[in-house]
Amino acid sequence: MLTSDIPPNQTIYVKNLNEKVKKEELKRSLYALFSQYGRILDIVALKTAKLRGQAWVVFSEVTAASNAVRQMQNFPFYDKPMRIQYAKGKSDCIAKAEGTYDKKKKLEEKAEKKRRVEEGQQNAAANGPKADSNGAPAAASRQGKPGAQETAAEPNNILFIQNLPYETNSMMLELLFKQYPGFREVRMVEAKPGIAFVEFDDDSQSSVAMQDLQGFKITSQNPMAITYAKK
DNA sequence: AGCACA
Repeated sequence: MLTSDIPPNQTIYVKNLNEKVKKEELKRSLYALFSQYGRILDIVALKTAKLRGQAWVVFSEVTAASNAVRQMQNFPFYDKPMRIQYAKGKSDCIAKAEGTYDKKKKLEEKAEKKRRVEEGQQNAAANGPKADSNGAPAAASRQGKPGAQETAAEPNNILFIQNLPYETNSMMLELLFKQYPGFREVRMVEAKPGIAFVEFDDDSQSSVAMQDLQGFKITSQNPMAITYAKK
């Protein structure tokens, strides 16, 4: 199924998340990142073998979810571009709020699922052991640190831009951002390529620019990731 | 890659 075939849902399914990030921190960061699109009712993240690297963010409105899917697509988060889709099903917290949550049905579904897994294991056993993958060591990977700056939840007249191509200079950014009312200035940190701060007169003006330029590519490799700067 | 509700 094409991911675009999944019908809109007020819950988004986020994958390709950095699995080294602790669950609580992950939830906090997701909250900070996505609350710019609307009210978040719940975030579900589990670190089980099957579910690590994924999360569900439940919005109070479908439109908020839609904007998040579009605008945060491939956002570099803990060094990995997030992949965002609509969730396939309804979140429990929504069903509960609607009064359509059925605990008995839920348990049945769980039992059913478990049964199928066991069935699969039976078949696997019957077909004899599979060729064994021989213990290759896990690839070394760098420590999962948050970006140069934590993503900020609250609106700010200053925007924090990440994932810029190395060769970006402040003049290029100025050209892009000065088309929005309230533009003040671009600041880049020489020692830290790939990031920039862009200041506007006020929060609402910075928000407009952020919405519009979110994911904008200066080169095909680099969708820019814009958040409010930390206060 | 992987769609849950600890």
